[in-house]
Amino acid sequence: MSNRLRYARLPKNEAEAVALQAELAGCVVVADNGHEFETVAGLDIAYDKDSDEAIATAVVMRRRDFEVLERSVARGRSEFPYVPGLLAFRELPLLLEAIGGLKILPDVFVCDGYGLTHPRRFGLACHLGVVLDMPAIGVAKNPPHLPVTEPRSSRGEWTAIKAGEEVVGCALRTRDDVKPIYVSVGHRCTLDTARNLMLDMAPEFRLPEPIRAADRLGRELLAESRK
DNA sequence: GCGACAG
DNA sequence: ATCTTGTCGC
Repeated sequence: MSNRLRYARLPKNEAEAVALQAELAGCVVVADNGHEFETVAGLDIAYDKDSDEAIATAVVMRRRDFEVLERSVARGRSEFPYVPGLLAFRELPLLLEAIGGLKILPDVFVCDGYGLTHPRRFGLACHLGVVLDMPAIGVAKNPPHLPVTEPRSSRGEWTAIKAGEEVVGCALRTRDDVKPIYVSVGHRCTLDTARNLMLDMAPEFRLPEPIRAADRLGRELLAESRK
């Protein structure tokens, strides 16, 4: 795992970051072996308002019953600012650290943010997946600036999001009458697999359980360390 | 034509 | 991401 962590290059400026995305975007694989994802890791980063501390969390969960198998945490600070389109450079280093602390390697990672639903088709989930060469899915809470047709109001309804002729993700309704989530392929899976998995893992709330678990853990630790 | 884009 | 009270609904 440690050699893979070293693979995450840190660009010095935005131009370098964009060039790196363009270079790595060609590595994304949109294919999988069907429904064999049995363990899923949710990833997230929580930031402290004033102290610039950040906490990355990785929660490995069984797909079947959502039982948490392992949790890992990494604390640090993000050097890279938040720039739309370059989120990965801000969050990836700390996420990789948290993942490096896992003993159980999950079958797939779920990221907070875009995969192929990205201006250059290389969002956080793609970056993570390609760097680790592992399946990854992107789940965003906000839509991209692309024409998105609102899915019908009942759970399970979805609409494809296209950039030109290319399908780069979907809007997926996980709860009746609640705004959809935006699912896209990160690496080594298909959009159908990603969409079905995320719907299955969000039986009760808008966001899939792995994301909720990672989110909650980060918040708890942040509140705890702030006392 | 330009800018808007996750967290 | 983060700042926050009440409020509506099951």
